Amino acid sequence: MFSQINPQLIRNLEKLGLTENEAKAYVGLVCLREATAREIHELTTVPRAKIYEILKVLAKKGYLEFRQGSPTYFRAVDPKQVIGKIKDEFLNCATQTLDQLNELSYELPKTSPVWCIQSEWGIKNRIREILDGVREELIIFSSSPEFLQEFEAELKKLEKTCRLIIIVDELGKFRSLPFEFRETTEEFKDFINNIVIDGAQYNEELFMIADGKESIGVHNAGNKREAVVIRLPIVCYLQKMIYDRVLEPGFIKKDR
Amino acid sequence: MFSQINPQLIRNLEKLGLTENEAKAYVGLVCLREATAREIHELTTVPRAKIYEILKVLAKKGYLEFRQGSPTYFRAVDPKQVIGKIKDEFLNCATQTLDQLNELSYELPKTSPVWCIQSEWGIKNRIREILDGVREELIIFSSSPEFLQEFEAELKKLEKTCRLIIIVDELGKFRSLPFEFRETTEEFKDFINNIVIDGAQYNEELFMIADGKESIGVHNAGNKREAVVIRLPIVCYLQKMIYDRVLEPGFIKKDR
DNA sequence: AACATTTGTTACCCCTAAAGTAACAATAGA
DNA sequence: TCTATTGTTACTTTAGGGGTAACAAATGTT
Repeated sequence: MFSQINPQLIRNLEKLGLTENEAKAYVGLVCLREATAREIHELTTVPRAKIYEILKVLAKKGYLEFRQGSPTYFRAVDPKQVIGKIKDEFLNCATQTLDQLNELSYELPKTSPVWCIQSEWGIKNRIREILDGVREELIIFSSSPEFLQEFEAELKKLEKTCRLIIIVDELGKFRSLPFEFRETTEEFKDFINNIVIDGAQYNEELFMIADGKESIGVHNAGNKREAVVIRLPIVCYLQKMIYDRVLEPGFIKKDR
Repeated sequence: MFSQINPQLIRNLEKLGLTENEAKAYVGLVCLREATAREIHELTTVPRAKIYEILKVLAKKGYLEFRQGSPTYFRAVDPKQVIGKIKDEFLNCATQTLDQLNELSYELPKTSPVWCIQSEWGIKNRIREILDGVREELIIFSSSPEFLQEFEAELKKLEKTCRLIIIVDELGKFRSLPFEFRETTEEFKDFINNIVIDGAQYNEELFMIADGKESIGVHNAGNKREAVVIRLPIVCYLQKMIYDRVLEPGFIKKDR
């Protein structure tokens, strides 16, 4: 019977700060509306010897009410109230933490010119940051439509305020996207698809140069995705030169 | 040097889901802007042998970026981004959890007529719920202005739509509150201030009867606060009778 | 009144995550 | 070549949470 209960729900409650048993007991009590410790124990597989202490803790936290007696009866406080309280407390904690962190770092100068990013979220975050900063020109090379799709809205905006050059390896893959694409030379396509470092295939999925002074490259190596940000104008300039070559012999295909 | 750093900040970050060492490392890195593993270790007291693994985890989570080499350099991602991400993930989890809980309990009928509440938050929550439900008459006895202050706004609203009777033990204590008070008889005052059960002093701080059918009493016993909610109309009726007596001989003092 | 059942409590063990420690390999600089 | 630093590995310790067994207190039954 309890086996039907979503174990995901238990895990969610754990993420919200309850222990596994607390979560089970609270969920059980929400199901039963009103119950004795034993009934909760039977429904939830929380050991009977543990259930009393756990219910006490939940009552202290305000997640349930009780009616003393033998047996004592319990009822759950409305989930809306409970989750609302947890949410409020967490948000307070988060804003306070942010304030404290900001006191430590008035601004974060991005001192060094080269950085690697490993998390998916971090990569997208940084791409967005770069897109926000573009003033005149943005050159993009891409071999996977995924990223362009993700940032379609931002790119559409940029299209109006600056030069936007998007180079792809195969026009076909990008047909569904509403941009003007240029295609690389065959030579470059072969090159980019066959980079092997230390026996592992390197897959350059995205490469952007913003205003000729900041670049980000996202590649896939051995199942792991990683991004490299470079802020050295010289390096970016060289990279830009190479990418300009890619387009030789000055040949432009439009896809629509 | 690091001793100046707010340990509260570390605890906050722990509440947001980091381990102690992760929190220390991230805070250290925010302070240093850009640093090697050793520098972070020296600033934060995180063992040097542990710092590498921890920084790896933080990078995976997207909270920092790195520049490989010997030594490898690290920099913190802007706290605004990091806290923002944590917050978003938490809120998603919270709303999902609430949905799942609501599926279990379409509505929570408050079946039983008597419940105890132990948490401060739970008590206030329930008082608010009762205040929301009052239609015609609300009788309040209070010996501590704290609660009336807390719910001043709600009570002011109720004053317009229903009969509101507030009885207090000493008019003086409540002088600053903008309500019309009635005072109890001396006899009742003595009685209420000297309730002893099992050797412990019982202190009735607040008592409310809503529409003669639901009551909540908040009392303090041995440093712990507790509330009892009763929904039996008969019991409430009896309680109301007693409280009516309290006002005998029909004598009403107005405080302004 | 004697017995059995249920309620509530206590004391223990186990496991795991995370913190701390010590010693070693790999690398870089002198 | 030698030394200092970087980075890694294996181990110990600790604390919190989970599980089990056994007992006292209360309740119910014959």
